[in-house]
Amino acid sequence: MSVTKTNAEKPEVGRAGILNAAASLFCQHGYGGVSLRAIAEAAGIKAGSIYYHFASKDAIVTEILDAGILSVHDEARAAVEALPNDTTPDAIFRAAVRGHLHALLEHGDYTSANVRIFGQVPPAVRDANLPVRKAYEKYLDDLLSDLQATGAIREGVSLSRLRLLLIGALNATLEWFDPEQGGAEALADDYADTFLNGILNKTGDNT
Amino acid sequence: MSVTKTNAEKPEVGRAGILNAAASLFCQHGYGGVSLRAIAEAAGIKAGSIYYHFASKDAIVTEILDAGILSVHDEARAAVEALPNDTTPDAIFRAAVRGHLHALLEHGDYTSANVRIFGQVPPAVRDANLPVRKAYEKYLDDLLSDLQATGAIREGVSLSRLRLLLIGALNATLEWFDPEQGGAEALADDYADTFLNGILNKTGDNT
DNA sequence: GTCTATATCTGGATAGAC
DNA sequence: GTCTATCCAGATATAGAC
Repeated sequence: MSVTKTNAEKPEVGRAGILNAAASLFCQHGYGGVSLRAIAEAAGIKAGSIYYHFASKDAIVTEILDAGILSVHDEARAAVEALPNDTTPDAIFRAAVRGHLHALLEHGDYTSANVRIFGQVPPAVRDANLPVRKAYEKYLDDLLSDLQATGAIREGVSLSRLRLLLIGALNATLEWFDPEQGGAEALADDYADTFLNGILNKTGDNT
Repeated sequence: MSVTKTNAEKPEVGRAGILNAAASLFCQHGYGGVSLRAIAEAAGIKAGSIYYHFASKDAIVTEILDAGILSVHDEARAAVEALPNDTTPDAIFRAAVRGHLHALLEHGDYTSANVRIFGQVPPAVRDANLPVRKAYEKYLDDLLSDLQATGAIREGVSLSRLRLLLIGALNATLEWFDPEQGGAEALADDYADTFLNGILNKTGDNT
């Protein structure tokens, strides 16, 4: 973001290196399973040196949690805003799902770390992450609300529950997703299809 | 429930007390966030005494993880098997969802602990839990496979992905479910409805 | 079956040299 | 900006008294 970072071709040092290493370790081993010594080693420095950049372990975690949510939020919004004006409602829904999953599964450790460790961090750290989370939730709620207002989503569907179902199902893909067996885009389309149309056979050709 | 437990009005002692206390703490604070001292205190004993009942912290965790899966498996199967013979396919699906959610949300800490800490435990502990997990996955796969074979579930639906979507969405309810705002049964019906029918408005009465 | 006491290790965090 | 050295709290686990 700043001018001084534009020419930095080796980001695995200093502040950024610590954050990258920490995010990767956190999503592998959980909050309690990662020591500052482990983070330091992964970043190629010694544990004591971390305190030049961060005041505490929780300061690192706080920054990682925020970056994780911002990443999905940005990517989901970008995917939706890139659509032409005459896009059908179900394609808007599909785009949001694709943006969320892409950020989660292929973009980086920050988003994954957030999903994995949010429930384990100390209350103060969790609270610090809440504003960013709520902002993303509001974005999704507004999007779903628009879709229901235009009649694309059935009246009977509770939007608050739908958002929770959606985020829950999408985030859970993290536990088993394997990029070797089809990319995040194909998965997103498949999931979106299930959410939109359901699984029930409506053609009446039962055996 | 069992004969030997009928006269036990104070279950929070000994082995069972340790397991109950540990399960409750694990689902609140995660694997790394719970010490043997904390477990001992919650169970009303001292840390050293735990080693009379268990060889290690991981031995406790292993037992809790297995019990958690067995609980959902049993409850889902019981809900399905309690149905009359002429039950419609969608009602079978609904019953399985209800059983899973009920065990997860209202039954106990073991199931919740499993969902929350499975990703954080040492590899050896995780591996020990795999057979029980696979058995439940097979049960669900067979159930869904039957439903698709009878024509109730559309041909195009990938059952392995559907199972993952389903379990992911259901388990995620743990993060926000509040029994004060409607029970697990109502939630289960709502979720099952979304899975079965989708969210799209099919009536064509768009504005 | 539970206690106390303790050995041993690892964690986060600090101080000061370079 | 990173190092070494260290403090101290808290962790698992053990040994032996009761």
